[in-house]
Amino acid sequence: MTTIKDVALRAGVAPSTVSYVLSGSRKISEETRQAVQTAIDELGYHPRASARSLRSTRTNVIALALPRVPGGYHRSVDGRFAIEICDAARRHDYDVLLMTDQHGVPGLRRIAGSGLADAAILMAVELEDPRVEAMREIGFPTALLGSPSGEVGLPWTDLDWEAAAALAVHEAAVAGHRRIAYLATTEHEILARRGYAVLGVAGARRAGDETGAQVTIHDSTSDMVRLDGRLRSLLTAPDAPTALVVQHVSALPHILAACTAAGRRIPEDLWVFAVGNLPDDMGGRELPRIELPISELADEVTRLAVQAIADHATQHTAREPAGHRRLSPVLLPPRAVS
Amino acid sequence: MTTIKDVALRAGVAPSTVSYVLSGSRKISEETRQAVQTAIDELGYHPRASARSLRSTRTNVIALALPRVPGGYHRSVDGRFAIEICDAARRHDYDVLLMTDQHGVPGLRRIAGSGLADAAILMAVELEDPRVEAMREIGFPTALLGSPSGEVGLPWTDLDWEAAAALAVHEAAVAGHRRIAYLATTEHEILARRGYAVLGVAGARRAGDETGAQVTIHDSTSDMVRLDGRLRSLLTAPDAPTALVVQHVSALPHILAACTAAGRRIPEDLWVFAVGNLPDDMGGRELPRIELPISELADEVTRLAVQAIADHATQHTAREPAGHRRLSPVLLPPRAVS
DNA sequence: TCGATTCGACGAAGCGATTCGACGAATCGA
DNA sequence: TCGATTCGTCGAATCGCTTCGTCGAATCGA
Repeated sequence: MTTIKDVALRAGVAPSTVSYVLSGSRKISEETRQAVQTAIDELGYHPRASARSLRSTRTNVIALALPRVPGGYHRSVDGRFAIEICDAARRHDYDVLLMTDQHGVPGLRRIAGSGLADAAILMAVELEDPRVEAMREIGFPTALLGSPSGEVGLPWTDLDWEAAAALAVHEAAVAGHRRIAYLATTEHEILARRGYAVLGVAGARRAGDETGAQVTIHDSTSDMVRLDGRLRSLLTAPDAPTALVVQHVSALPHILAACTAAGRRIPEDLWVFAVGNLPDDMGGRELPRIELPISELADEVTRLAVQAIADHATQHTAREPAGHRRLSPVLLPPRAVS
Repeated sequence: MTTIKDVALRAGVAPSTVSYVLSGSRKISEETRQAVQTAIDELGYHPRASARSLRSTRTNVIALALPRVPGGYHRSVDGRFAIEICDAARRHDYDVLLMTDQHGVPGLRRIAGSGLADAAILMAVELEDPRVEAMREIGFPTALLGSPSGEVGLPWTDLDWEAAAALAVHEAAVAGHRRIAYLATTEHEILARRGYAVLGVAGARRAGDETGAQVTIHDSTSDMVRLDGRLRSLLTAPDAPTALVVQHVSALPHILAACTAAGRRIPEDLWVFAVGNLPDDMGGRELPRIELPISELADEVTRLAVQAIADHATQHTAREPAGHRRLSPVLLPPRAVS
């Protein structure tokens, strides 16, 4: 196990000099810098993370709270987010500590208390999310992925779902449709007050008013038999819609099949637009849509977390209370893809 | 920031006594144990992880190397594994540090060198995987998820894919079928020598010999148009199979649709069996299948990692070279579900 | 040429835990 | 009653690094 002393010995300098070479926080002559660097490379030296963070009270680790959906059901998008956040964090020289919601607030408290991480990122934040208030109370730097309701005092980012749904409906109107059906997310998600679910419906409603088109809003369901039923009655009604905007994207293969079964060719007879990412097995079929900007969101939430760490650090140094950096949410604008 | 000194002060004991209460490594009178515990609870004390691991050279962290599939494509099962491993690790009192393959072997070397983790778990290990030899050379405790080829000197676990494919074919034979088609994973995966892909084909072939049935093996493809073509020619051939065993499960919705389009009712006209987990959007439809035992595998690979840490620790204490604990792979047996 | 300034490197203190040896007090056997 | 154990607790050293104050040597201005 090579230590900073070994490096210093081999380079013929003091340990502190090695440290300064590593951190760059003091001026070092090019000559000794070279000597130290050579010793480091030859020994394959890596500073011990525990010693470093014991002394500096920074771990360069961000904790990521992954949602653990009850019932073993799992949204594949969460894994993508985790990966992208991990890479984004590395770009800021941070590592990522994974934790599932299994352990909830006590788990977060444990991480914060034991100094395992410098900040937390909470994924899949809901409108009313108990974790948010908990983190603010703990006073641990935290960034949120998802839309909380109201002024929460923590930085957050999300796709602007209200604008996304509205944009989707507007696209339908622009394409010339006057009878538009908006198939929202599942009832379950709407009842659970997930931000994307509630905001999506609101956006669709607003766009309905704005366009003057006849926009009907329908909750979806994860029960495919009932979903089929709803689609059938929707499509066989006398004033059936000519455009369908689908926010419940994971059911798209099923929905398209049902529409086809009802005698609609897509997009000739029924124009379909997706609000969200297409599932993996669309079989090469494309749809006009608004994609979830996963890597942008990951970048942004990581940036917010790193920012929160910096703010937290300066808050203790600064004279005035400060801390009133603007915490305006970072809502990413939707972009349509076709 | 409360430290062990604060706790000691409040409980009226020495810091070392507090430490012994926490670790239980020395006898403490019930009376003082109580006093210390009370002080801990009242102060909400958490030992500082960095100080602890600086002294003890154990971090209680396991690094998890998540595969980052090129092209942004993403297997949702990986996220499930990450979650399950995270929970399993917590049960052993370990946290999980996430790293993507983005940073590959150098990334692993960094984690090992800087003492950020006590062990690594490598996910999605392939038959010939450069990471395996690297980890053995580094001498870092490591457990593998996936089947490497040959004797690798590192503990690993996986579903017994060869047995799984064979079992699937046997099930078809038992159900009375004499013409069985085995739709393997994609050509791409087979060429990349992924364990599950190669072993699956081998198992199907073996079962073909054993049952005496006519088993034809077909590579799949992620190009759904070409896949449709292959299925059509398969089903319209004069001696079309009456049973279809599918290992390329993510394409199942598409495959079923193609079979239906070819005039087959399932399972009356065509008996279909899946080797692997059904995708999310099967629309409530069930199939007989062999499920990937995700949580069992997660438990097992975590156990192996914890074991590897223990072995590594005793190796330095033990007199004789030892270290020759049996590293027999833990192959989980397939189980059919219907 | 000499005191003042700058530059670059050094030494030592300390972060917060663990752990080993030591040490009174209580208990024991003869 | 007295030396030998046992029991429960304490004190001090230590892990590897960062950081602040210090201190020669080199540079500079007059």
